[in-house]
Amino acid sequence: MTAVSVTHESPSREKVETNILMAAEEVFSQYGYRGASLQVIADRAGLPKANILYYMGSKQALYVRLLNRMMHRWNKVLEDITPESDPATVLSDFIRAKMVLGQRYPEGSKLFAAEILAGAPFLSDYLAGELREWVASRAAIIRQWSAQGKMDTVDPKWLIFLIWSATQHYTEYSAQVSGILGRDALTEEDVESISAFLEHVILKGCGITQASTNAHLVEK
Amino acid sequence: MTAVSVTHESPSREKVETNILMAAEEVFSQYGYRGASLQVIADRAGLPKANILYYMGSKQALYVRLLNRMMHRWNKVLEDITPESDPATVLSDFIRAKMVLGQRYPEGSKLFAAEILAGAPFLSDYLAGELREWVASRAAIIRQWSAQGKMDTVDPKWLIFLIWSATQHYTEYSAQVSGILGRDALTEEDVESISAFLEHVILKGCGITQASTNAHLVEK
DNA sequence: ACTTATATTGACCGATCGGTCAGCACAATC
DNA sequence: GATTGTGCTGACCGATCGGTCAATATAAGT
Repeated sequence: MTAVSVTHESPSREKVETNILMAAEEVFSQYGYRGASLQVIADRAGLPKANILYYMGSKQALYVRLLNRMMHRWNKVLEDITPESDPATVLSDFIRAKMVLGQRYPEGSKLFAAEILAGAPFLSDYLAGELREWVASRAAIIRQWSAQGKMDTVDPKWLIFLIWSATQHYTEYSAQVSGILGRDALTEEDVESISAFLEHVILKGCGITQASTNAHLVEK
Repeated sequence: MTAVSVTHESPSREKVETNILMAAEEVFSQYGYRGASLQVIADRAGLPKANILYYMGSKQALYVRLLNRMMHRWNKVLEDITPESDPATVLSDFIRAKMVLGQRYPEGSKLFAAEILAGAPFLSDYLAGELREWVASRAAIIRQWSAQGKMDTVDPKWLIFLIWSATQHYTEYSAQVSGILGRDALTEEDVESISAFLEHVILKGCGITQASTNAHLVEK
């Protein structure tokens, strides 16, 4: 029974798997679930196609595994944001966390975007469940801030969507952004400049006096 | 020679073509270029597959035709925005025009998004050419406004991208938005509420005193 | 009525799709 | 050294891919 013997996961297996996952994330993020082919993934991973199936079981299993991995990264960022403090720090943290997330995992973010574009066939439960609750709880906090006069009265959902979209844009539309900027990729200075801009506009636009406390995130 | 005889486009042909284009736009927008199949398009159009090829020539020709159609719609909206007036009206018009565009042509917008996600293989020239110029010319105007003290000094490109992304979000991420809102689609009230919110936050965030002139766009 | 151009489509092509499987390589166990 | 279990992969499967083509139907021109 293999269920009993631990066989403590040969170290090579993990390497092979992450190799496959990396290749698959690139391909799926570009072409979506249906547009991606196992052959292309295999080629990019430098393995025969049958090997992909051997490790991942099926195209769908590989895809949902990638989706889950990305959602965990995403959740980790979300739970790091403590809603205790003032609006300025919370929103500022949220903006910068999402910018970093997109820069750190560009393929994963695009994968997510392609899934949503296709109508979220694999994520509809997550969207209507976990994520919806997260939005609702955050919306309640924002509403409190408005009631306390800490910020303008705005629809919290639109605000959350605004931050989401404005940050997401630079990873999903990287082809458009670099096409227009005439640059291959965003530099670190770009990212910092964009983050500061979004911080400025969104906080000020919501009537939040920007606290100097967000300096704790800026390096120099 | 058919080149000489005009044969003034039989009326049925036009109907068939728009029927195919509609079906194709739906399928391409969901699955992207590679993920879409002519068979699915044909089924949705209620025609045999060979008929699609007869009218459109090839999958690629059909796809680029859809892209061009969407870009023309898009350009029409852009050129309607006259940069003569004050920042408040121009930005407000831009926000609302983009919201309307996304609501009017949701499939076309998603098609565009899928193309960019895939790395813009068919649109790289357009992005680095026409669109880049458009952004540059608008950026120059915004920079003037800043110099004249009409608004805060912000990077105009980030501002344009912000408006772009914030509006686009509600069409491309409609699956996510409706999943979170628990509604099938946005109502007219939603769209008006979102537009007003974006107007409020972005104008205020850029230090623009919101002119009452934007009332000309609000019906009641 | 006869010709001619166009519209329509079933049948088919080679290529590729996701997935299966038998068989080989290789190390560990007995 | 024979046995066993796992890693690995070439060969193959039916289905579907984009695209071609011959045949037929329909309409237009003469």
